[in-house]
Amino acid sequence: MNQIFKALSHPVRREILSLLRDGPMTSGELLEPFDMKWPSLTGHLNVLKSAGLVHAERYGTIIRYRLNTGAAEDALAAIMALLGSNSKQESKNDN
Amino acid sequence: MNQIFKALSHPVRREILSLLRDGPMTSGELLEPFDMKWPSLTGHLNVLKSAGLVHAERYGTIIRYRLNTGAAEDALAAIMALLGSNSKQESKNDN
DNA sequence: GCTATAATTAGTCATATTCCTAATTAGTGT
DNA sequence: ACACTAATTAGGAATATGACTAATTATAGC
Repeated sequence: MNQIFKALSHPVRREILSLLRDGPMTSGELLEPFDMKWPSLTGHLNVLKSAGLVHAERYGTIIRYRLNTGAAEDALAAIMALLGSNSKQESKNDN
Repeated sequence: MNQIFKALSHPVRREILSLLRDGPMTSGELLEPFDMKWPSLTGHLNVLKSAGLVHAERYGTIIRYRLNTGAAEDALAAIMALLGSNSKQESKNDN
């Protein structure tokens, strides 16, 4: 869970996930919108992969990255737990 | 948003938020469950405060920390946006 | 085997995070 | 003013992060 939030804490990585929302993309395609060199992107992709947020598949010479929504759902659940897990929390008991 | 996810990326800080879910606590009370010195806790509390996840109020010599659910809801919305949120991303009731 | 393309790993450096100890601030009471 | 308690800020060291250049791997085609 730690890794998931850490992965989400960098704007480039959130942008990558946002791009992948519209479908899988190769490393090269993902590189274009960003102003960084390829190894930096690879680093971010590795962080996302370690966190389970993306999944990589090789097709010949290219590698395609796909969003893994399951891990993101875990983060969602964690935040919802912090919020009281429902839309309202009235847990202001005596203290 | 960056700061919120960064704040959530440390287990101690998520635990602090979890503790505050049951009601506001002082810095001293928050210190007890953790195996760290006071300045470290203060550091974590400052990170949470900067992210807007907690709010501090001084009552005499003590300072009471309160969970601010609004910021957490922002993080929730951000993750839901990444997920594509099934069909919509503005609902807080529907789940 | 050689070359070209796609992408990664290795290594380095600057900056950020996270912990600690020591010193300081803020408020209450004498 | 002085002491006591609650909590913070200051400063420093170890580790993690994020960027780069250069070298390497992986695959396809000739």
